[in-house]
Amino acid sequence: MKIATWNINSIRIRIDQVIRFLLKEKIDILCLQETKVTDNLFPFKTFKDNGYNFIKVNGQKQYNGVAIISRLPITRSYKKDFCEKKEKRYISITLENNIEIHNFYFPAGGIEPDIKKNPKFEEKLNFYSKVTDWFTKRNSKKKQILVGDMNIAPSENDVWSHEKLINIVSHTPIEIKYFDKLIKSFDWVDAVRYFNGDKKKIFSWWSYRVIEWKLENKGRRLDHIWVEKSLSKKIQNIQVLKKFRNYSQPSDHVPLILDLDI
DNA sequence: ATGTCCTTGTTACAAGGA
Repeated sequence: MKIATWNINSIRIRIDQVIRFLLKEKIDILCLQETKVTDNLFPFKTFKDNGYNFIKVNGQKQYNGVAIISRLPITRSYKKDFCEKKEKRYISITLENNIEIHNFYFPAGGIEPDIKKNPKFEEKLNFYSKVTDWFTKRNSKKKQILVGDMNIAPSENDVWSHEKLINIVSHTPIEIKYFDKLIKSFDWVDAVRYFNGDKKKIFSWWSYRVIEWKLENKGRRLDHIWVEKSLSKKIQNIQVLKKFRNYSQPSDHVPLILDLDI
């Protein structure tokens, strides 16, 4: 079973790229973030015409928005507004094999890493706390997978320069503390690191502002795939498809694929 | 460090977010 996650930065502008990706990589389930579209305008038909008949969306105008596109039947889906700010940042599904997939778009957090000066940074930490509390209290019998744009690059090899980014939102010590609390809130395994080890640099996002993004390679690993520990031995492959950053009109994030032996 | 890209509102750009 192949599960992918991709911050698409507008589904409508990149729908052709997404369809090509789904068919070429034979994806079963795709979790999208930053769809930037209300549910009534979501391109359901294009996905259905290509064999993806099961779609769950939680979108809004202009900002945020998440969706799950599936070739396999969905038995249940669930949305939650963790910070009660009417922001569409989460949707989950359950499959017939009783696997539950959580799709998140965590807040970016603004520029200034100071909760007193920057309400967006406060919201980001708050959102992490709310999700942590939720998983701590939750008692589900389903097999769990969590994916999405978490907007935090937790370790040194998740950023191009640990020293230069230590005070930059996405890699600050306080954020990493919240990230660690969340991963400890349940039996989570960071599947990308589990599969690749800790030593190599892995990035999933390169800023649009760096024109020579490939040459400079100033990337960060903001997109994540976590699996419940009991699923970790079922991981057959993990891919971070850097080539998608090279195509014309790219998203600033590339897709990640988890291949599970299920 | 703020060079780009995307959306919206209003009608060729500016604002806001990332």
